[in-house]
Amino acid sequence: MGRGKIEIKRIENSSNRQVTYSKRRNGIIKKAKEITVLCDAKVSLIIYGSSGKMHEYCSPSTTISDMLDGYQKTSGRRLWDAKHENLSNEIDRIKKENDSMQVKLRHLKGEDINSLNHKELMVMEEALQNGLSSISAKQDQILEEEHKQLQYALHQKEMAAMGGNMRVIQEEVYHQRERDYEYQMPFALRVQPMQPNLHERM
Amino acid sequence: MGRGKIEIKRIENSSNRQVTYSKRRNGIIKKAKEITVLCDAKVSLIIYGSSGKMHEYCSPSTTISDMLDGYQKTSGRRLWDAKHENLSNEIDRIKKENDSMQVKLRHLKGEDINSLNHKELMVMEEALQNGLSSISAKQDQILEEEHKQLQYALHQKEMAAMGGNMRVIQEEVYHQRERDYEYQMPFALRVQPMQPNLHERM
DNA sequence: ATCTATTTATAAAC
DNA sequence: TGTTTATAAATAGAT
Repeated sequence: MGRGKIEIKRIENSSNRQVTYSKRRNGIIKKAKEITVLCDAKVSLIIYGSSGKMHEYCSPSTTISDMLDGYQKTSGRRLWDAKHENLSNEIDRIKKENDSMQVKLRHLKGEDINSLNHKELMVMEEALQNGLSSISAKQDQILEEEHKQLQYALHQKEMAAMGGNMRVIQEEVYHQRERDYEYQMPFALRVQPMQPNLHERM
Repeated sequence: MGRGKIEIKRIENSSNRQVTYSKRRNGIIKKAKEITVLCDAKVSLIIYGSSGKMHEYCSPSTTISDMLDGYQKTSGRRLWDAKHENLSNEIDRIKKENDSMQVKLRHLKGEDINSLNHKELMVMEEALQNGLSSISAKQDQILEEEHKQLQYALHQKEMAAMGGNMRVIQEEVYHQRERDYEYQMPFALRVQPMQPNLHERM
């Protein structure tokens, strides 16, 4: 339909092809709109030109998702189940990993250990011993640090008390020292510089 | 385009509507085929008539799935993610659970404990102590059972040795007893009835 | 993009 | 449904 008849075969001239594509694309979309209105039809239309640009039309009464749901039901074909299955498999895999970790954790807490044999118990015992000694060592280290810092603070306070008699100077020095001291303190201790139950542990 | 011009609005006469639908549907599909060939385009077309019957066209070089993948990428819209989002969310949730368990496990093994504060360390220490005592208790229990069973077996053997002198009878009695004995044994011990390093632990 | 000669699609009738 | 046919619509090629 035009000045001359054309054969339905690829238009080799790239510029002509682009022009024809544009005109016909509009034509199809117009037709899709018309049939939607005239005949109560539902149309889902996606067009990609060779440039990679996409155009679409979808009847107003519906969505592409709905159309595709219907498509799957009617055709029996599966559009996205492959992806769906992958996700499901990953969930299964992770859940298993999860379960086995949960069992391990329970075992380490001494729960549900009836099913374990002697060798497994020994392995766990060793692991627990190692963990315990690491943690004890860490705690000792923390306590020692705290202790040193408290001693230092006490020392500073004593020095300040023994120093000048002018209250203002005294305070200034004290606060200056306190700032120096805080600067070296680990962050955790600065938030709560005084452990309320410290005496219980010393 | 026909004997008379028509307005683009719903055709009220149901039979006319059906006829027009059929003709125009064929028209659109023909156009889709043509643009595919003429312009190297990719077209995905799904049409539902009011009767509920579906027709589709998809360019031979592609599939509806491919078109939809492209559609999602290009449009940014999500077609099946409502369904998949649930799965993805679950994966995320489980992965987080997983990670936190992994961290806990590492902590219980005494690894990566520098980030823990004193209170956390104390909680963990207690958990480890509990676990350790549960496991030690279990091991003691197992050892005690083994011990009793060994004593019993020894006793039986001695009795058998003291009994008749006929080697055949002796053996028979011994094996009979052995079977009785095995019947009471826990499964785990039957697999490896003798712990090679048992003397180290007694 | 816009024009227009021509082809194509299709409305109405059968 | 399928065919016919008069006419509307689409569009190829030119501008």
